[in-house]
Amino acid sequence: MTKDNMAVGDQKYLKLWVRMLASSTRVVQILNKRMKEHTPLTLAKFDVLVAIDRAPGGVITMSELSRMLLVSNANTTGMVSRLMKDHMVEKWALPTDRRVYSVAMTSEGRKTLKHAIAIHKGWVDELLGHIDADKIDDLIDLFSGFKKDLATIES
Amino acid sequence: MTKDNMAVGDQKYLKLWVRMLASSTRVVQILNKRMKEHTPLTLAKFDVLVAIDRAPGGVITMSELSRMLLVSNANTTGMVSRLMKDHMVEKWALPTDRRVYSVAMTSEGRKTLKHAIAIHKGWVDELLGHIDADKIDDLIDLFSGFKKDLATIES
DNA sequence: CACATATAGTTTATACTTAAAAGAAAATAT
DNA sequence: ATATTTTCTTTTAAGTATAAACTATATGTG
Repeated sequence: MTKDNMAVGDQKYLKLWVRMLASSTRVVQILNKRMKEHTPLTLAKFDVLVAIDRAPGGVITMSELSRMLLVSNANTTGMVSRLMKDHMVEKWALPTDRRVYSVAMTSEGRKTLKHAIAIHKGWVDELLGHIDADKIDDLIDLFSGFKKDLATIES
Repeated sequence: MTKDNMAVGDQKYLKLWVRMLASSTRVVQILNKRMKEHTPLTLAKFDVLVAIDRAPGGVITMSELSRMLLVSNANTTGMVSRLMKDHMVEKWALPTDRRVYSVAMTSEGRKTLKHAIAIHKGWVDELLGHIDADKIDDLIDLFSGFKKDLATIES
């Protein structure tokens, strides 16, 4: 069945979306609750530290951080402020362009993240473990393509 | 490859999760932005109205609403308050049990929702349209099963 | 140089979300 | 009857998210 011959009343994409959203929402809820219980991080703070960790040299600007995390600059300002208050990251203006800030983890941030990454991976393996392992590679390809398609669509 | 013979360093479930989350986050962002532009609703408010609409007789209690939406009771209180301010829903205590509130849409809420449902479906068809139609049924089954598995897991 | 424009980041106002505590009403147990 | 517990909902405090307005700095153009 292609899009062209799909009946007007066909609800399949909607049905898929509703179930996919419910699944990912639930996984996020569980991961966030466990992260708060087992580390000094929330899931959002964990995501910020992971993005910093993946940046070349472990240093990244506010705007790059926003792009990596798919969030607004305003949100990044808040997240980094709270992480600074937690002593997980530090921030300094670039001497060559004082509008730009570099953000990096503190040693406490790196230590905290190392532990969080390990337990987070375990939870994901547990939560997604019921998905047939044979299908994983296909699904990874599917979502990689999906994400790329979304990039071409007007928000 | 089963879970038993999966190497310790295998990142496949994590990779899948990261891509799946990025995809659904992006779809939510686009749907929310468009919903705010084209209706007096946000995506969260739309979800509340849909849940009320699906309830028998179009009437539902606060707790049932929370369960349907997978959110806390506290959040439902806030959402319903804001929707009342928007004249989209109304709420009244049950005479037989004054702890319990019934929530229903106003005629303005029903009219708004009818339009929103139609355009929302169009957006979902557009955003998910690149997914090979042959795979849709399998994916619906996959996520239905996934959601059921998650229900058996400790949060 | 001066002035316009662009870029990086923050602030403000508002919305959505939760956990924990509190309040109100009903059900249950003496 | 009255005390206790349970149930339903709200309040409070904090975190996460956005758009729009604002500040500061840099760059381009006459």
